[in-house]
Amino acid sequence: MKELAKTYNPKEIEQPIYDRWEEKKYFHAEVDESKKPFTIIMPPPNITGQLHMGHALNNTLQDIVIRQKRMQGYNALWQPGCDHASIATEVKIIETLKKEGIHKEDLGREGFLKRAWEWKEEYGGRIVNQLKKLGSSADWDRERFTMDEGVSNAVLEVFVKMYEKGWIYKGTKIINWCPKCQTSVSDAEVEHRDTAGKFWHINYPIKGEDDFIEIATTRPETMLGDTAVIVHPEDPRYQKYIGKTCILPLVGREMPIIADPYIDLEVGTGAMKVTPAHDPNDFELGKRYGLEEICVFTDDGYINENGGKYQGLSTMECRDRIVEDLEKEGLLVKVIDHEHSVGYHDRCSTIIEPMIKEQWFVKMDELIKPANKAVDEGEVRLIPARMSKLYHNWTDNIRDWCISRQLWWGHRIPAYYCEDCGEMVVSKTAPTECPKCHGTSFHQDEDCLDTWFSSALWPFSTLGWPEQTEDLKYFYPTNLLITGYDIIFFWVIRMIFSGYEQMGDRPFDAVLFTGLVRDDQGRKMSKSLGNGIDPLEVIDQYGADALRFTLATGNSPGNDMRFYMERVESNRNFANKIWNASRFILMNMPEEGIHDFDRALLTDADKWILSKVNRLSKEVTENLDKYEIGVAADKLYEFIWEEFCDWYIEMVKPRLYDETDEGKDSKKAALYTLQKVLITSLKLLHPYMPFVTEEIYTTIREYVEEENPEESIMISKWPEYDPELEFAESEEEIELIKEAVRAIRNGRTEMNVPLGKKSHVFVVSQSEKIRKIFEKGEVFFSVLAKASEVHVQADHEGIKDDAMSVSLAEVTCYVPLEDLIDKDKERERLLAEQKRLEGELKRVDGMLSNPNFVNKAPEAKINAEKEKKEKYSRMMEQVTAQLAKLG
RNA sequence: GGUGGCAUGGCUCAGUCGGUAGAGCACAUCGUUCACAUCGAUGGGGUCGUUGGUUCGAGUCCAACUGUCACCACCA
Repeated sequence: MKELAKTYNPKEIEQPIYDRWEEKKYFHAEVDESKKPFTIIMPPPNITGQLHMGHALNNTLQDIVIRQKRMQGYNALWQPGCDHASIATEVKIIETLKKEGIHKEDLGREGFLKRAWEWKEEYGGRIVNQLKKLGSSADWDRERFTMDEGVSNAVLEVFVKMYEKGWIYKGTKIINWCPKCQTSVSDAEVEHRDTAGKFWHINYPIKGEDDFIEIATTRPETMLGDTAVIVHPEDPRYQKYIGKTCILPLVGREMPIIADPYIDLEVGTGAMKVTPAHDPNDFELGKRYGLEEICVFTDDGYINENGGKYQGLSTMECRDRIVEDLEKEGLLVKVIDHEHSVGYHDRCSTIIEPMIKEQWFVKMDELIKPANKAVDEGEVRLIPARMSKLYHNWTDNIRDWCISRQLWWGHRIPAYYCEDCGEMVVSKTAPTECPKCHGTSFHQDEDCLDTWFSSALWPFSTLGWPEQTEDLKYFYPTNLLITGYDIIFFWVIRMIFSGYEQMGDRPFDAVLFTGLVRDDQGRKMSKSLGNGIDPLEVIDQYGADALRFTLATGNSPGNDMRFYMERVESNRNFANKIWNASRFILMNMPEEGIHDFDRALLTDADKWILSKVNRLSKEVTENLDKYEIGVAADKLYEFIWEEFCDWYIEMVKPRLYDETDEGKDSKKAALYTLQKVLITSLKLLHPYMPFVTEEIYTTIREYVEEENPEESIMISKWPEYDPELEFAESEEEIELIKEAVRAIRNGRTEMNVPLGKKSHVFVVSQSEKIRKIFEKGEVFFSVLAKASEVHVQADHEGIKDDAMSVSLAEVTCYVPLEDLIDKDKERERLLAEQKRLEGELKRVDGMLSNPNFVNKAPEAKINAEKEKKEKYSRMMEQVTAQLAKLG
């Protein structure tokens, strides 16, 4: 006889099971036209990454969906891979080099890249192994990397295509510059934070007059690059200055005073200095009025040669010096505290400096149109639906995407410049001859592409695009993407427009958004706070199944969740519960197992639980089809623990221990039902708790009734609703018995009857049908309700007046407690029940006597209320009668 | 400044089509020979943020307000 270990120990079972799955290639998907594909594209974790709770959450959800689909018979592909994470990795490698005293320039581009690849080989696989610990059934044979040859080829293809179409262009514009990373970054990478600052009010002298115009600035150091002052055309205060010239203090530059309605009369002094080279708005104004653009900063954040005597100072030092100097000259009017929004680089928290530079851009206005339409028309469904508002928030205000980065680790821009004439050629491979001067030597553009440029192509580049592969034809468009709402701008939108542009079709049917995993105090888990919980430690302590179940429940899509260890623990207990229930079933299983069972032998209790698990299969399937992962999990938990373990297994025990001949069939039916319900539950639960369900399944499979059960639960058939297993009548009957049992237990506890004390139970009903139900259910009724003997009867023969009584609609149970009865207490209890029923009746009567309700409510609802009225009235009668008997 | 989420028992959260509010944890009482104390039985605890509206009927739909957390934004 096969056995399960006495205690559930996730640590012992998980690794061997995972190894076996991998060995058997269960995760692998191949094109198979006889099956329908179901594809999930994994958000590629950064190679620099360590598994954190966010990964654990979205990979758990992906695995749940893909496992279920696989069991349902889909050709399920979960396409994994890693992202080169251009800037994140480059920063990390620079740090490592720094410890060795090496600067990136010392190595040169080639040397640096060699180091980067070495680093990737060493650490790149780490997160994949961590994902495996979680139980992820991704097709690792298909693992891709964003800098693989294939994916890189897709990147070049897109770049060249889009360039030729005119949608990628090189231009000189004001961009976000990180002085620390020394690269441009996109709008999406700038994090705006409210920062305490000051307003410096400065007098700019009017040329040739003994007068000043007062401007206010939050950044005095930028005045070195000022080239104009602007006022509102209708501002009465400044009418006299319009068209005149003022002198830039400390510098002496003459600047026009221009009128433009852009100015807000309320802000600052109503007069604004214009610094076209260092402010996006000023840049626009500068273009409009043809102002000179004077860049005063170096790339690493110091004042350059245009800053005159301030050259070489850092921006902050410069600010202090300028304020000091202005004060000396009597031009500083006042300083006011002022909170304003400052842009920081999301990677390194350095203040972003707007700079004018030549960069590569993606033109967005046309590209975004099909992507917008797709979401509006539901061709790409966002879950929850409100995310489409967030989506449009971005797409409606989109600006061209700056895609060039002054980095080395990434896809180098395929633009080549002729050494002789400077002509630029954009091409997948280095040109051999200049189309203009026929020169033959070229140098490639130094810049790399934004890391998200390659991520945007992920849904098709991983499937072989631009080659028209079988994989691509079969698996694209993919079915689902599961990711955090925090990267909707970085990634989701860009995948959608890239899908339409390159493939002419959506990249996926739906996007399921997860929220953030926070700590138990609701704080974001972060390295700096040190409040992060390592998923691997949780797995080590409680098992991957417990962690997965915790992450799959207790929240709804798109909402943040708090992570509590207590929840993991209770879910570990849930796994333990299933383990022990299975152990119990296995202990009672005959050596030869259960085969060729005749369903005619089933009792009502068996039919009840079979009917319930059958409907559970239906509901769980429906919920999962709608990606209602948490709802389905709650139903499974409730069913397995309450209905199956606490009720059915307890009900069935007397039958299992019955060794008499007449009990044989009943025992067999019980065993059949136990294994059937267990197997069905295990299968339904498998996507959530793959390890424990597999361990139990493989142990028990040879005893099950099913013919040729699969060798692993993960490739077994998903339970389907079976109309033949719908037993409405049995369900009603058992639910009635449960209700009676609960009422008796409740009464006994309230009367302080010790649990060990058994007692006679009289079940009285006028209805023959109901008496039959209780007669049939006598065996387990006696166990559950602690009855020494059960008497089912139509009259009150043998029942003393002072017996404890509990009334349901058509049945009353009497428990004679003899010396244990406390008459006053029983009276009190009955009076309380009477009061409760009074309330119920009042409510029902209120509804039924309201003509509006009776006329307008649906008939089914009215009937339900009428039935309730009937039921409560009967209960009331019986409680009242019993009170009279008590005296 | 704009937009959005959230507000439900002590805590954390569910709540699908509008039809008398659910779970887990915590708490209280009782219980351990026979799957499980990582357990079982029973119980207490909620005017569903406020105010209006729609409706026979609102936690659920609408509006406003309050609190809170996000996101977006070029106001010097």
